[in-house]
Amino acid sequence: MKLLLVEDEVGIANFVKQGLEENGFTVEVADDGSKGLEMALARDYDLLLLDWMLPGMSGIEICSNFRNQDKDTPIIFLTAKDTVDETVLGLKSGANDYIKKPFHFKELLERIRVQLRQDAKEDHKLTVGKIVLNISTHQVYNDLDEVHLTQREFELLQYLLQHKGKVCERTEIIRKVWNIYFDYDSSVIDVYINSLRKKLNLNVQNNLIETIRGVGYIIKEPRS
Amino acid sequence: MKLLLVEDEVGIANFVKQGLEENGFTVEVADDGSKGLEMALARDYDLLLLDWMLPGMSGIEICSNFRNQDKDTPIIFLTAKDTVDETVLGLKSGANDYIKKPFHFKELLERIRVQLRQDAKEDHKLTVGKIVLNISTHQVYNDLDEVHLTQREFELLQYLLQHKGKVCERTEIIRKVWNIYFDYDSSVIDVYINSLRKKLNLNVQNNLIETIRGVGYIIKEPRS
DNA sequence: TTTAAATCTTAATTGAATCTTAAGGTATCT
DNA sequence: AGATACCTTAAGATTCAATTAAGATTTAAA
Repeated sequence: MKLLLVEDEVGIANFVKQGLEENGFTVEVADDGSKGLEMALARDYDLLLLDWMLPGMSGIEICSNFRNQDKDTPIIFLTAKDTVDETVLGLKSGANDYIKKPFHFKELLERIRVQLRQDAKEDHKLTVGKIVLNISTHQVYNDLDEVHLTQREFELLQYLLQHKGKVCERTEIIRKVWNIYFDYDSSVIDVYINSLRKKLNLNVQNNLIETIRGVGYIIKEPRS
Repeated sequence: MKLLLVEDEVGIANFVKQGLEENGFTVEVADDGSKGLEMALARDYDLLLLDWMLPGMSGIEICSNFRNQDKDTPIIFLTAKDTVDETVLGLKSGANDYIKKPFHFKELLERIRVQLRQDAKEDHKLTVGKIVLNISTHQVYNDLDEVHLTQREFELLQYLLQHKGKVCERTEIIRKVWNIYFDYDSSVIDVYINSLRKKLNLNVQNNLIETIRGVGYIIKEPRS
């Protein structure tokens, strides 16, 4: 999750940036209004945090300008302007929330999470190398090419990806993917691994799905 | 726009209700927690306003219970519980905003508008490719031709479009479009998908409604 | 209220996609 | 080398979705 913080007071900027990074966010900072707008438009942030009073261009201007470009990235104001009328103005300009300084970091964090909640649900993606498996769209891409997988193939790949870097034993695979809970001797798994490798264009050099003889399979990030 | 206000203090309830009605909203009031949850689940409100401390069931319980039913109606807390931890708890339980008493009516109004803004945008028209579905006029166009759909057909298409780009599982479809919440084995969905495809002139080359065997259907933008 | 039309649902058939089995070939370990 | 485990292929079995038509239900009209 990548956020843009537009804030000119260095102390506050550092405080917020550090706190958010400790909570797993990536934070970029702009200390000037027009630079902030430029960055917001150029890159794909998941959320914008705006101060109101800024050199170059006010937070309000950034916000309405941004919204006029039909962008719907969530925006939260973080400002010392604390009157009701200012709050209303901030929200009217297109912001999703408005937090008054001084604020408590925990509340800021939670309000950010509220805004990101929608996004988070939607895109469930698993990846390895150039392969992307999207659970919600049920699509699989190998680099830029869409790969059509059958249901079983999809579930098998999903299982392997959910355990990326860990060995998946055959008995576990047959349980979790095939729902077979008794002893079972068959080569179904082999057949499906084979067809995955074919469809994903995996060969010996480039074989993300490794065989662990006597145990099962493992999918792991290719070393760069 | 119809709102549900769950609030046991008559004075506040009346004040909020009256103020919102003057601004064009329809407001129903529940003065008891469990009754509030019941109403929220039974009817289709556009937004819920919850007090925290209530007879019968707390606002927090209403909120998390409601969200557990997979409902995504916006929720705003309106409460005297004003510590940071309480705010965080309220937001974590699934609320979209949290307003502390005493509050200014103008700010409440604007924060309600913020929550309804998304709906307003999305609700009007849904499109995919050259197909346009207009919820308010209940019309569907394929390019320039108006297509007559029956109620069920319309709702099914609407559901698919509201989840454009995401897989819609058969069980979800039967729940959300047919309101059937128990196990159900029938081919109604197939029949309706079939008639949609016919009426919208979708064929194999040009099939916006894709079948995901064993799972459901997905409608997605044709690649350019 | 009765009748007709439109809409919704069920059921049965067909056809295709997908899954599994099985058998012969290949690699790997001792 | 021999044994074991895995790979590969293709055919047969199975499941699931598309399609159609007929019966049930709702809605609108007479």
